[in-house]
Amino acid sequence: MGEPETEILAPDGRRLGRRAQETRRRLLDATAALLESHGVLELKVVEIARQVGTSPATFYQYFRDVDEAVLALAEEAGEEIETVARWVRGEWRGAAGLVTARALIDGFMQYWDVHRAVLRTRNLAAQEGDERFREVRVRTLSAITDPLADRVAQSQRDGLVVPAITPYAAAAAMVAMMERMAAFHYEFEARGVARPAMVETLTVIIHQVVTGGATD
Amino acid sequence: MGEPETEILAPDGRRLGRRAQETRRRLLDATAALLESHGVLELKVVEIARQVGTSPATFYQYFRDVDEAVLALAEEAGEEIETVARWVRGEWRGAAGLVTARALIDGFMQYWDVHRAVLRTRNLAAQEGDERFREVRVRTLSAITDPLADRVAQSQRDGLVVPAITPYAAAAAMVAMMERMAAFHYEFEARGVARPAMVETLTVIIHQVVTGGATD
DNA sequence: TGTACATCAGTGAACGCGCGTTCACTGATGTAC
DNA sequence: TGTACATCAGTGAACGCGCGTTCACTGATGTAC
Repeated sequence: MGEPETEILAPDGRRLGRRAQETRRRLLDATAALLESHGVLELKVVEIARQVGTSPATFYQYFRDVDEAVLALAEEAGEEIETVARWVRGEWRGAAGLVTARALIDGFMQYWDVHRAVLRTRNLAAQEGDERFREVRVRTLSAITDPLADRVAQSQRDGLVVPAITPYAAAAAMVAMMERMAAFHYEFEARGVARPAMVETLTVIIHQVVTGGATD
Repeated sequence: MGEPETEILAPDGRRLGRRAQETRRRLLDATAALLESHGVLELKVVEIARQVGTSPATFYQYFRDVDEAVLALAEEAGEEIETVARWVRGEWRGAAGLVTARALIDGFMQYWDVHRAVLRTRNLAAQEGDERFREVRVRTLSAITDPLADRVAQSQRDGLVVPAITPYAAAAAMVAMMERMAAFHYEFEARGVARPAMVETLTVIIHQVVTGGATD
């Protein structure tokens, strides 16, 4: 008895049969692909339809507009963050802490590598004030920020982290750092900072902030 | 004898007289204002012209297209980063280090508050692969990243920072963190993290990463 | 297993709108004498 | 100081294009008996 998935409906409220669901999927995949290759500024309904080899009219059977398709992609990407988030709930004490931090960063960067274009677009829309995108973003990232803040708070109670730090702010800062590094790591690689060096540096920093840096 | 400023020319190479320079300025200001109020996705030549109370034809006397105007704004914002960058070159040793870190973060956030929309748009274009925007971004941020990396390297030589850290990567990480926090701080404030708490937390983190955390 | 019918899914073609862009022109400003 | 002329700056109006969106229709699929 799994959770009953919230069923996906057409904009007019009709249910989708098998074939329709496949078409919807192809439209979403094409949207993601175009976001990668040409960016949001060039994203057009007509283009998405063309990519799938269908008519623009088909698009409107599944989405009210382009935003709605992108939002659906952002939701999907959001669900996958769980595979990254579970590292946060791992062991942070002692030497294992570094291993956990490293896995978290590596996972986060892989996650971004897969969903780069969608996440970037989601973040833009969120920054430009679209409530729906803001909400997915906060909800998704809180899967990491919240438990991470808990760890910081715990370390603080254990006297390992100075009181000047606000746990939630520190967690948000770490996520901010990871997001930005994940988004721009090609830039650094082009400037001669190899990915392993970057991961290692971030590992030490996060470990330090979350646990105070002790490994014994 | 000041530096001879690189003169701004019209797209066709003509020089600009006084009146023309004023018009160009008004067009740029309108572009920035529209970026704030409606975002890149809604930014149109016609709209900019309308805002200034002029005809679209006028716009083309100064810019080849909208991108070129936004790029000019990004350049301008880039020049102003110097007021933030000078903090990085300040005193990091001893108790003064915390003061320096705090000033840096505060300055960085103010800088973003002023140029929010332009910087966001610059970063989007950079991420989507536009070389010109990439270049301004890297050049601008290096005014902070480079000297900051130097400080980290120095601390490392002094044995205050562990060797596992790559100075440039650490500096980039700190800038990444600041950029992201500056971009999204309203979000945190909405979630109950007051700005001073955020600044203080970032201060401690940056100070720790750059100096190893010693204050004596 | 076959057939008739109901529903689902996809589409061709068209409309209108708004935008980017240009050109030939007018008006404003500067300057030489 | 005044005038004539050269250059600079701004614009009205128009064109064409590509996109968003819709509608009436066709074709595909599922199902009842």
